[in-house]
Amino acid sequence: MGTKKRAGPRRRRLTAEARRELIERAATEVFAEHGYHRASIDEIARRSGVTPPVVYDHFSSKKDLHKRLLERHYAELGEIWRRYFPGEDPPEQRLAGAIDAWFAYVQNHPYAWRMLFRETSGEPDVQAAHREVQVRSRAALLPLVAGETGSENIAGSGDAAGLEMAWEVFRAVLQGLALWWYENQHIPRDRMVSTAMNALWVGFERVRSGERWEA
Amino acid sequence: MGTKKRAGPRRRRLTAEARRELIERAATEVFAEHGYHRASIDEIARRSGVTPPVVYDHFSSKKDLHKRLLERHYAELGEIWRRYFPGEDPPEQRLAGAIDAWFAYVQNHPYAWRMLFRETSGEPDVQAAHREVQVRSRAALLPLVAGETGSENIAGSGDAAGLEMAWEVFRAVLQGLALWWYENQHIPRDRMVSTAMNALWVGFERVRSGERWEA
DNA sequence: GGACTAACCTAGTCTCCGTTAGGTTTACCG
DNA sequence: CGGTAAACCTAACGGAGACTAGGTTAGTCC
Repeated sequence: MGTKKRAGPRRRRLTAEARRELIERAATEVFAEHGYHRASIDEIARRSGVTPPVVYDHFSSKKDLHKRLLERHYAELGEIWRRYFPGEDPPEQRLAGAIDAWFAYVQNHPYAWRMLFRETSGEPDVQAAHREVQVRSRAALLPLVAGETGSENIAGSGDAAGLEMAWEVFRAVLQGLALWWYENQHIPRDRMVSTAMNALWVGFERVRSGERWEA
Repeated sequence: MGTKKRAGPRRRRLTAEARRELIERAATEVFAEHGYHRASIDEIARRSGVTPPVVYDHFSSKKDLHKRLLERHYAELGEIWRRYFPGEDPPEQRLAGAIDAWFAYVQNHPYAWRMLFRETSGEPDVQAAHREVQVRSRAALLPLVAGETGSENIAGSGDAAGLEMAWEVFRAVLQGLALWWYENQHIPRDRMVSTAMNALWVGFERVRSGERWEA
């Protein structure tokens, strides 16, 4: 009853690129907040200022959208390490610097990293994409941080499995602390960095110098 | 066309208790494999040898079923620590013993622990249940392992936040290694224990003795 | 200022899945 | 044996949400 077509919402018409960026931002939020399954195209569209079909003008499916975001944000995180870890300073300082930059990213991109870490979706395709991108990051970053940090020794001699396990410890600690920090945002960043360094560097250094735990 | 009612599948009729146990086992598997959302009542029922409505004779909803399993399996894991950690031996040995028992559980219950660790479902109720039960475990176990292991020092002096962070490192490392181990089952358990001990004990001990990382 | 492209919309379809209503059969107990 | 409780079934509902068909309007370019 009343006005037939459109109550005149005066939609702003954007370029495809600009709208696409809005959709990606909104989708990152929604995926981070609700996880893959509960993230609805409807909500993503609403937060982008459009209706659902518009999303499909830019992405062929929900999975496709998700996958693109995964790759985008993993690349950003990888970039952090590539930019802040290499250098001439002693490894201890470079590691601390990289970890600080990493926590800074976590602080400034409250959605991007949560979308990557908070979920292991049951959707086979999504899980596969997740894994693939994780393996790629590991392959790219492992040679960067191993060797110099002594992380190759934590899990036995430097065989492939040992390296992967050391990487896993690294990853788990940083990811775990980041998730905890999100729930405890009053903690200053430098304390997070100290904690990570105490767990990862001080301990590893001792192991690195040859000490092992023996049954 | 043909036989009207039932091609005679000869269903075995069980007691409510026995059927309930079958359903819980099957549900644990399915939740572990697919995560909460993709776990369908249909599949759970099929693996329990019944049809979907029977599940509702035992559990009021999918959420209810999931919640019961969460509590059951968290209790089992907590029991491990309560049984294997306390004692008269030096803390180093007791910690190693408990970690070994923990990995043994992981090895022998390939579904239960994955159901707990592999997921952070978007479903608000489920997430809330997850969190509640995690907080309860932490409250129960933290006083058990803190203090003796020196874990209170990794994250600064023994304030509440520091304790929680140390706990988080513990949890993250054990959980991360368990998930990695699941994908690399050829690694013997004692090597997993050594790795965990090298990461958690050797390093912590040094921090415990007063050493800290300083910017 | 007319025409054309493409950004955007309305209105639906279709499938999956949790859940329920209500009947049927098995086991057990007297 | 019968009667009864409860274990189990068939059949269907209802809602949610991914995705699509096809039209409408806003910018843009001669």
